[in-house]
Amino acid sequence: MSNPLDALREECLRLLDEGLEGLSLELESLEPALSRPPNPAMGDLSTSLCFKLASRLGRSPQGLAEELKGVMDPSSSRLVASVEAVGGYINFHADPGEFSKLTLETAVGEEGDYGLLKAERPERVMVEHTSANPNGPIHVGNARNSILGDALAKMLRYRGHRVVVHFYVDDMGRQVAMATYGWRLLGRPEPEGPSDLWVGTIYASVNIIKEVKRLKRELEEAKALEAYARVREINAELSRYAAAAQELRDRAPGVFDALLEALEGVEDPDGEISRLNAEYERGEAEAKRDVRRLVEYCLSGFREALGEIGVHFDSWDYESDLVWSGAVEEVIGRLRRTPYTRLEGGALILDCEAVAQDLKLKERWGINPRYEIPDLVLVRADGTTLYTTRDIAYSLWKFDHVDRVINVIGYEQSTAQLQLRVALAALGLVEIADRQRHYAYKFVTLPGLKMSGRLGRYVTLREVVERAVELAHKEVEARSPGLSEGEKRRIAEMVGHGAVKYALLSVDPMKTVVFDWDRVLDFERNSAPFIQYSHARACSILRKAENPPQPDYGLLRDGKERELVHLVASFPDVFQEAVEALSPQAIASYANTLADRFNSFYASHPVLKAEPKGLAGARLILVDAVRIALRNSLSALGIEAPERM
RNA sequence: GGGCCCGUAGCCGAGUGGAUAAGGCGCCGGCCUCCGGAGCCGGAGAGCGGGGGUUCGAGUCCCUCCGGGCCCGCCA
Repeated sequence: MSNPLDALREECLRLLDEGLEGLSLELESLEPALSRPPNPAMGDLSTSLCFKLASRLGRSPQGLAEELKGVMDPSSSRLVASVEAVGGYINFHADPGEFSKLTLETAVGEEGDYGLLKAERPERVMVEHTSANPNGPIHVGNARNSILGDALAKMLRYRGHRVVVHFYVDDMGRQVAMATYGWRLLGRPEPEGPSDLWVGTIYASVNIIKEVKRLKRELEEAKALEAYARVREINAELSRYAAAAQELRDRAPGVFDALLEALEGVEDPDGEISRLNAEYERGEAEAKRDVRRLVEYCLSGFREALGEIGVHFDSWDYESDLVWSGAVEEVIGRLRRTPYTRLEGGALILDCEAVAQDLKLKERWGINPRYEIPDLVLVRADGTTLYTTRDIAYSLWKFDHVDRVINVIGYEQSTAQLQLRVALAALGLVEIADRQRHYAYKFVTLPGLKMSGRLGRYVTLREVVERAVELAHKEVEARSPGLSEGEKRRIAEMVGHGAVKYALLSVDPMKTVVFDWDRVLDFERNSAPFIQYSHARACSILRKAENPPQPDYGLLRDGKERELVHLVASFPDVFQEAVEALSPQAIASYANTLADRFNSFYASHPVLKAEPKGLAGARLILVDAVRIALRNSLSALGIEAPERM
């Protein structure tokens, strides 16, 4: 696999080197970086190195640039046609014929591999993503996690790494026990409808019923005390719960009311839930059977909803297995033997700040020295473990299998993720901690109300995908009535899934997203359908080219053509940098720009009917190369590119 | 109280210190005898939350203030 822009870059650098030598100038530590000038007419590559050199030598940038230009000999280069000195910059213009030929023939020759440059040293990488609690459906909030994680995994895989994708099943938390408890009260029924949504309904119902009970007790107390402000507060909260309860009733008639009835006579539901949770942690048979069964219902719903959009996992790792296997206990033992733990009221505490100080972790990881890393409770006074403690054992297990770990986890868990790395460092595994990355993203919120698992209120991934595919289907129906129903269906899925994925991938993960139906269902510019449409148009032209004439690359002299060539040539750079920076967004943005420029070219430049024939031939290959760059960039994000739509 | 993140036109948003700050939505005006109008062309609209600083050069780096969010649980 090769990088045409790199070939051009090398020739420019060679010319620069020779030029500097010609002027007997030393670069010393300066790296002559080449970048793209802001305006394509200014050339293909440029360098601002004269500014740095000038201030060092006490001379003017433009004077230096001109002098350098004077001693460079572009005629000695095949790819570089000319050099200019403009305002202190040195601009290199590629030879249109040679550079187009190199770029387009590389792209067309490498086809599905084009641009997807392989890493020099492939690594074994684990991407842990989604890991949603198994007590409710995948909604647009955790879907951001899934879609980011999946894109990262695919990008890394295309980069040549050996990637495994894992889902951490958080089955030891109280919420799962709560859902299981409700399921038992219902008489252990089989799921109806999407099973993760169904589990979510049970969980939210139990939660609401419990909360309402508690609030009603508080209401009586407040009334007795004549605390009217408090009474109003409680009433407001009760009406919120009533609204949520009604939503649940509408969604799954029967479930809420059956649970309401079943919980009527229960004295202490929280006690029962805690007991179930404790039994499960101890691995008692009945608790194990029931919790695992319920969790499995939920996970099968996850598998189905995510599988629908092409997101798959290599492994589902149960938190409980780490506890039962003794791995968690072992880690605690090892931490206990370090000087950093202490007992406090019966609980075992890790002094993260002390670890960080001793091992200089803040300097190492670029953390503000004023920030004091909070203590981490490893074991509760009652002897049970906590989430982060179990996660330490999980991390150790991960590094038995891979060299590098990427955890796609919400930003709000930053402290816990940091403490986790500190704990690894405390165990003497600083290098491992270095290679564990918290890939943080911010939450997706709903415009009016907040999504809430506890209230069973969310926009599920299923409904979003369903509506997007439905809308895409209508569009395909209208535009390509001649296709078979199967083809239409298949295309509608590519388009609908692409739209949903792109909407979440094209925004910086660290920005909060307010979920917006219009945005996801907008198939116009700046969307996957827009990019896919350009791809389909390119395919359409290529389909119609019967016997392509011999290309004359030298005829690709127009600005739009040259920009397209440059964009195609940039794809390997874009891909490589996006993977290094773990930035799917960079690829999304590239694909959109390429599609945009291609459409503009398409509107004003005939391809099949271009004259002379050599131009038609060259444009056809340009179209093919654009098609390849569009498809490969979408592939890297996990989005498919239909040939018709 | 401490720490982290975000703040770019009416709205959504891109922008690894470099040359005139992308796009999109919405708005105004054009384009279907011509390779797919999910499209194209043109127009109005911001100097990047405020203020300092570093630099030849700052939306990008530093300080400070303001607004919004998050974290500092023997929750996950």
